[in-house]
Amino acid sequence: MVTKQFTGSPDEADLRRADSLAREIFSDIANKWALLIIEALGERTLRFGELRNEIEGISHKMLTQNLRMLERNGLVERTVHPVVPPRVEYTLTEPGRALRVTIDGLCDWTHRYLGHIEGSRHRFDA
Amino acid sequence: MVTKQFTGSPDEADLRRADSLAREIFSDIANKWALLIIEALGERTLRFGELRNEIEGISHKMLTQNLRMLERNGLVERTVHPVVPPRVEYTLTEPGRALRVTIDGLCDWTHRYLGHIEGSRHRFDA
DNA sequence: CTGCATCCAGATAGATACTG
DNA sequence: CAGTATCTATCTGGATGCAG
Repeated sequence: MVTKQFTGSPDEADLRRADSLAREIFSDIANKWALLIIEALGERTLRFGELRNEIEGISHKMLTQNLRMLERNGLVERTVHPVVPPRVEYTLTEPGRALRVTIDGLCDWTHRYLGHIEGSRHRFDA
Repeated sequence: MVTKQFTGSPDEADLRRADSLAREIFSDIANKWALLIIEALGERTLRFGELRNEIEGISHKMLTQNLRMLERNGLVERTVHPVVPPRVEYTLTEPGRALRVTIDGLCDWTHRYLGHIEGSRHRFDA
């Protein structure tokens, strides 16, 4: 702590690091596909292909990329069964399930205000 | 209802339309800048420039674009004061404030699992 | 101060082909 | 079936200049 007088205090440095990390995580999960994957998984365990069918419009590549990202952040667990043909299953971890609860809130909000939003759009576009 | 036997029922059609709209709205708000703008506004009324200072790293252009989008969806209200220099204020509408509550949940989640995620990342990257 | 238009570099996502 | 790699078109976002 002898460096405290020259640099910011460790506490401040920690806070800045945490903020930057939080922003990074926020950017990771605040994207359409990640949120839809978490919603689709819910309490279930799904295979890659099942997940692909479940989420309309997602491409093979986007699903792979986002699953890797979610796995890296510890939100989904990936289980490989060593059989042929390969069987890979995905399931939410505890942090993932906790996140899902807040995403449910987002979905509820969307449906509750669907009418408001549609009306507002028409007014704005006029 | 005589057409029911040939096309989907009107109810089903409505559901599909609502789903597609919901997905569209989801794509609109599930992006980093929109969520950060709503968080920054909170219960306050802020000017364009204040908002710009409040949200670290956002560009003039992104702030404008996202504010227009949020205004179009009826989440923020834009008030122009006819003075020079121009004074334009933004504030959350009722739907916007409702959405903010769920975004708060997202922020809470991020901070609660910051440690989990950081650890998981290190393990994954090894 | 706020907003709009333009330009351009980099990111993103889809399509396709190939592997175990 | 699941994953990776490559190519390419499109989109995004930042920088800049100009207008009200």
